[in-house]
Amino acid sequence: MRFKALDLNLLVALDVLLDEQSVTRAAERLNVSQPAMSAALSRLREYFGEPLFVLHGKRMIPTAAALRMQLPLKELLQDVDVLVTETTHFDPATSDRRFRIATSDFLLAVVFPALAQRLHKIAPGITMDCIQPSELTTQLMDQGELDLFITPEQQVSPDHPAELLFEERYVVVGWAGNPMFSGGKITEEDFFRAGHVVVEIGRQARTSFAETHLRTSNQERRIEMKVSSFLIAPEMVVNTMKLTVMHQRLARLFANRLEIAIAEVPFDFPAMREMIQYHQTRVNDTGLRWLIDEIKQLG
Amino acid sequence: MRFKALDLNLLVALDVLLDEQSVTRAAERLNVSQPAMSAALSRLREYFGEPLFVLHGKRMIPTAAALRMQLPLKELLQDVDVLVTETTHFDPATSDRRFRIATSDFLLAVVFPALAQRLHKIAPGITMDCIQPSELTTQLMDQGELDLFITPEQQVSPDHPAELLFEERYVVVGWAGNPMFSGGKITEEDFFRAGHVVVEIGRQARTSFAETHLRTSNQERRIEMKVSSFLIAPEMVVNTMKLTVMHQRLARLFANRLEIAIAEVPFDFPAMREMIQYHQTRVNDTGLRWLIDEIKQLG
DNA sequence: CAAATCCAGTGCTTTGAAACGCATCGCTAA
DNA sequence: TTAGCGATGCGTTTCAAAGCACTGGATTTG
Repeated sequence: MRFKALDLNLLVALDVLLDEQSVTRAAERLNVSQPAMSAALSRLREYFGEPLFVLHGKRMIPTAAALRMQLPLKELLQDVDVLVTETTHFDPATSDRRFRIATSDFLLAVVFPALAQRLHKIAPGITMDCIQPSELTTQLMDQGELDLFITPEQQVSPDHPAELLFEERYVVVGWAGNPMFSGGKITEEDFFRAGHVVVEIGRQARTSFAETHLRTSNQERRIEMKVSSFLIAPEMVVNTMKLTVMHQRLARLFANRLEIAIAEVPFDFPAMREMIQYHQTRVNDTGLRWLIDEIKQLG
Repeated sequence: MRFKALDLNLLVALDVLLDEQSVTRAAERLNVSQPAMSAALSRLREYFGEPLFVLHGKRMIPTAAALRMQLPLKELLQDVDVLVTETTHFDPATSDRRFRIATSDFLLAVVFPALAQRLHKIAPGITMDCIQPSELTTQLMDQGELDLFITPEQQVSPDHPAELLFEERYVVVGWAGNPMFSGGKITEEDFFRAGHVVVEIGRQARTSFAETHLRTSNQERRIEMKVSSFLIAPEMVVNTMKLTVMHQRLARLFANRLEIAIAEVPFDFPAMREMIQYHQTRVNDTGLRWLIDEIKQLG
């Protein structure tokens, strides 16, 4: 029952070895002991009649033959993944699948609590790994290391399918005691006179959708504070005269907890289109489809 | 050390099951007992949460999900094959590889005995499966079921690399007692007056290179006999006035055994270009390269 | 209609590959 | 020198998978 006398499972060992270039770390990643991993490597060596890795100082240097396999092997395992997850019958109630999702803390705050609650009921076995989007996200997506990428339309990768999750309007948020908000709305003049709190994520100064848009407008604002999370910004305006522009849903969420006032943006401001994106090869992944639809229902 | 909790070796079982649509036959093909195969199937079922095959009378009917996997799975295993044989270090002295070769009995007779002899010395573990070329050969090649296809230039598949093995001239062969050959050569007039033995292989009347060429010439011959093997034709001319056009090397081989005379074709006749062809994905297969070079040396 | 066949699935036992823990050795780099 | 890492040895353990014998359903045959 072997394929050409090769235990195909050894290929996953080889893949991880090529990634880690270390027997010990590969062993850790696969949850086996170091000797077990070493044995797997020696089986691979025997099969291929090739050292595959040579010890050089503390590093395991892959041989040319091993390196040649790296990419095709990754693709191969990716293909297996696709083949297998596509046909695996997905039953939310019993599945113990782990989804890896890249999403902003804005979404984490406004839709994921409800999602978690719902999944707890209808899919208790399912777990989610949420990571912050960064410059590497698209790369992760390409490698199939990511199941879902939820992001404003501007950031979607052109190589993968994307669907509209929802449209989100922006509002101006300030302290409830700020006289600017006395009429229930604020003026454009007030807006640009006030100090602002803006959100910038990551070292690369990935500005949020709202920021990007505001900067392209010709008016100048005084940015008094930059924070790295959408969830912090509203905290910063309380008891000050500062303003911040944020997602309407998030503002409403905080309205219950903080002494904040909400007003419409006093000039034309586009809505943000939040997209949900998945790997191109996962079109037929029923489990993923299910999750997307769940998220959409809550979006 | 598993890939997503799946024993990858089960995929080969699934592949064979899809091919055979029978647990028993699949078991035979993989040299395991029928219950072992049945157990493998049930493991697959459990993993996919899918029946995969349903028993209907005596047949195992694959479900839609199983059918969807058939092709991708085949391709996948083909990829594994390529990946693995490319990097497997090939040592003729110890290799026990089996090569599958499609070639005419002409070549079998003139180069393979010497090849077999040589391999016996330098590569005792290697075995060769030689099959007759037919309409299905190209298909076999496409599916990667064939390592080498040796054939006249006219029959090579455009989809795969082909290299020139040798050029082969044709000669006229007749009985040694045939007066036509008295001068060491025969005349064009004699040639067309005589009765001929021609070779046609397969039911589809796949004519040999020489036949195809002769037919396009405007002169008529009297075909007194058709045989299905290049090796039989010379036998048929002995003690008769019949002629046959055949490969020079083969004629020389038979000259030692039969009472035959050899003469040049008494008119312009092109040489045949014998090509050796292998699957496009096997360009880097060192073992195959080695065998090709061995054959070329003897060609 | 009964008998014979065929074939997938099941229960039980056996086995063997591989993992583990632990120790050790040899090597290299800091 | 010390620390880190890979390979190796050894006895133990484990558990998946194989084999064998059998069941039961369905089809074909006499």
